[in-house]
Amino acid sequence: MARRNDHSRDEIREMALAAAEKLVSAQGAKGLSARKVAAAIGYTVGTLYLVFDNLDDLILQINARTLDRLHDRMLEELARHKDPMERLLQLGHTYISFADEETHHWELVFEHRLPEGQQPPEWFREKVARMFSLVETSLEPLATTRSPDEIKQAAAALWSGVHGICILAISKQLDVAGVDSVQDLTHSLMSNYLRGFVGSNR
Amino acid sequence: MARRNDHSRDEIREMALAAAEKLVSAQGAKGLSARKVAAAIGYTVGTLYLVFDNLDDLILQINARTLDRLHDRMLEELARHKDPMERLLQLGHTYISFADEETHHWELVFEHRLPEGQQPPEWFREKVARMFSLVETSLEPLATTRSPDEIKQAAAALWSGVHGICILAISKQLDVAGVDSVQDLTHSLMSNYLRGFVGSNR
DNA sequence: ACCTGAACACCGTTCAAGT
DNA sequence: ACCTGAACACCGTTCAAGT
Repeated sequence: MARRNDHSRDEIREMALAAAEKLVSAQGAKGLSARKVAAAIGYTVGTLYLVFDNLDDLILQINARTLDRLHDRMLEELARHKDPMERLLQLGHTYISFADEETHHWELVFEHRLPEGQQPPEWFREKVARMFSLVETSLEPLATTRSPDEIKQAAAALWSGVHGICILAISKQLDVAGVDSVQDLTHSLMSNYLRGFVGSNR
Repeated sequence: MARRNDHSRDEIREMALAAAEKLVSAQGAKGLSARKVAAAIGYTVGTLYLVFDNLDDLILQINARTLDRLHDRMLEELARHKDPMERLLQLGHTYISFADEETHHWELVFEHRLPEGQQPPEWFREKVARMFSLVETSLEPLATTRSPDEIKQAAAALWSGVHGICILAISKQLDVAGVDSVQDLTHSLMSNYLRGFVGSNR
């Protein structure tokens, strides 16, 4: 058998990504395999390799779409609030909520590892950087006395913190630590850090 | 072939764990497989299943040993300092250094996922809880006006933050965010948070 | 030109059968 | 009693050959 031409390259690509996302959201990273994706779209495994370099490439494409959804949510949230402090806090809550709602997708973004020594492509790194920028610009009006470099550092610290809460919450390790509300914890982390950061000059 | 009796059950167990740890530290989680471990110790794959429930069980045992090493390092660090603030800050740096030195082992602890719906056994959760306790008790003398519950929450927030920095640093996502020193970032996170937490009453 | 089918080199896990 | 060897049901990736 061979030659079908039912779908264009782009259509196959889109079908494959949709099928893969369905597998991931239902069963997580372990539930994803090239063979299952191929079966789900009615093509042979070989066909996937005409459209993606390999499974890592496919995963990178899924992750790009996840990061886009997350970024959209954060932008919407920023549009909803005017008070600078409120904006920043809501950004944190949006991040946590997203991780909670799309747990498997969120995990795939941050826990997928490329083969030893390989770096994600530039366009992917850009999507991560964009998220940090959002935090930075939201932080600026709250710390007008600080240098751009200090703000960059603070945004990174703040976002690492929120990210860490997400990770530990998802892997259920915060229950162990006796935390009952993840959103309260996030609020505590952000507001205390900000009080420390804004309130003094060293 | 069959029956060799060269090694006791416990010896096989120890040999397997050592071989597995060697694989992980050299190549990360992806480099680990039951077949490779068996080959490395000169037994058949089947033999591994006489000593471990399955690969997840083997990984849990490796992770337990990693958590023990980390805990030891943290205890040593606490013994080296008297000033409460210094103790807490050094705890953070120790955590980061450990993750930096034993990256693959550290990743295996926090990124290995049990099959959907399965929880780590109680003895494992205990080892994680023990780490949070260390932070809690180090935090206490710095915030004498706070309730035990507030201190618990603060320890969780603080440790989530340090943990988040570790994760992002290991996955190289902090370079993207324009951070040059991970230890500086950790210091900034902890000291600003503590200033906020200690300095005020709400 | 487009896709398949089969191959290759791997997996985790089980268990009847050999010594 | 202890361990093997072979089987089963999966993997990712490649590529000659069919239409």
